[in-house]
Amino acid sequence: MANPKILVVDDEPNIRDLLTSTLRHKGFAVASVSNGASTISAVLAEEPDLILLDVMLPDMNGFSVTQRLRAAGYTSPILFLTAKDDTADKIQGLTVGGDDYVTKPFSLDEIVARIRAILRRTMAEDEEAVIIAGEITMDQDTHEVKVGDNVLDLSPTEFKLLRYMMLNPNRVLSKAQILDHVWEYDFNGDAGIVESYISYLRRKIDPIASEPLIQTKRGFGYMLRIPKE
Amino acid sequence: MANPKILVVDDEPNIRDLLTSTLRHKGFAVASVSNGASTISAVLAEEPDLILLDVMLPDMNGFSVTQRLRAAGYTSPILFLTAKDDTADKIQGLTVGGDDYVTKPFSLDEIVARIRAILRRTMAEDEEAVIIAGEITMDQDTHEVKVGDNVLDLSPTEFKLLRYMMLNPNRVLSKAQILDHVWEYDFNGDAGIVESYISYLRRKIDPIASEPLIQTKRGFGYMLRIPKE
DNA sequence: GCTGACATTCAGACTTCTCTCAGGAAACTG
DNA sequence: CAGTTTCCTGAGAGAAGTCTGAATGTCAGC
Repeated sequence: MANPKILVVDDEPNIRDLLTSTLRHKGFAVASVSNGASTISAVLAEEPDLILLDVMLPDMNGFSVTQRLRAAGYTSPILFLTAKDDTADKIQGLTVGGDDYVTKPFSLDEIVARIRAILRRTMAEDEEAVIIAGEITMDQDTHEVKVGDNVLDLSPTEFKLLRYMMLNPNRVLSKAQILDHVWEYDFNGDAGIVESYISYLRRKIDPIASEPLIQTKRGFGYMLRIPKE
Repeated sequence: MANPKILVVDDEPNIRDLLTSTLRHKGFAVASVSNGASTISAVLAEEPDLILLDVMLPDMNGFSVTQRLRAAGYTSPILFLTAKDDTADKIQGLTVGGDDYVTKPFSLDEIVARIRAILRRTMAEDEEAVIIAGEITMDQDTHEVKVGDNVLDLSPTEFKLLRYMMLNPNRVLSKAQILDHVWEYDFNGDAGIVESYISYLRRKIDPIASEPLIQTKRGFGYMLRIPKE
């Protein structure tokens, strides 16, 4: 399918718009609603390929919503958004089959990656879990990252940062952009941390790569330079 | 048969929907009812290949239901759902032929595995009871697990954990995912238990295997690494 | 009831990661 | 070229994740 249809359900307008616009930008067809009642009707009308569902809604919780949807015969996967302190058992009963959940706060890239992963599995498309950018290869299933033939050992944050850059090669990314995509949306530290992590990445990549791949665009940000073949 | 037909019978909507959607997702054709009376008519109408039957129903117990079905000439297997404190003999009287029972609470993977096992036997499909992942071999019928030529002696939980990992090789599985699939649906202990069981498995597998097969992906989870041949 | 196998929790030791800070290097600006 | 801004990177404190063994609970079978 060219444009998977996604229904975003969240009552907080900020979060909802953030998700909606991000996903549209990534090539998904997005509809959004703010409560449980309209979710039911929207699902029946639109038949989305995936629902991004906040568990805490004003009118009913994600559990009842899911129940009703499943009862109505809706089988596509649901990605739940839950608070970090929701106990596991509350969520467990919810998730079945291809379902999954992400805890708030999340980073945008995390959400997109999870959605892609779920759709890749459930829609049995031959879309690949591997991202390739020049001599760098990243397998999102195994989390294996290679530069040429050398395997890179990355920490979780390093992994997410590199993924973001690999998905946007040959484009200058500002520190603010990077912060928005790689770190959780309520992270309120300073942008210096991006510099630190760029530094960590370079330290691991440069000794292996044939040339420095991460370029500094002074005053603007950083760019992963992938020579076109 | 491509899509075995399953009838889910449970009066608790949560459990019923959980089962229904999980099984649909696994490729079964599912119908569901909530009491004994409608079970009889549904079975006659639908002729399911297997019935998933809660023993405790509001209007009549599983015993009468089974009796009537068998009297009406229905011969396909029934998988009973019973509470853990139901005495074994009470249930054994019920089961005949390919029948089996599972105690509540169960894990979703357990149910699916049992259903597959029963159907494999009764429908004489050539679906395989043996899972192979690299040098590990798991026979789900005999519960025999081998690494190379060495037989592994695993506890039930170890067995289920290894099965889940073997069904998802070369993919990082988060502790939450593992908890969801391997432990019972109402288990609300902490994720530390996953670490413990990973540790047990490694202790049994590693001395035999040619290389460590269970890898830790710090911050993400665990992965069963099966080198592609 | 005793025993042994299994499941679960917990605590301690340990490793690794995250983030901040600060000094120095590098790059711009006039 | 001197001042200013921006960037780089090492050091380190604290947080988080991991592993393991020991203690406790539970259950089935003898």
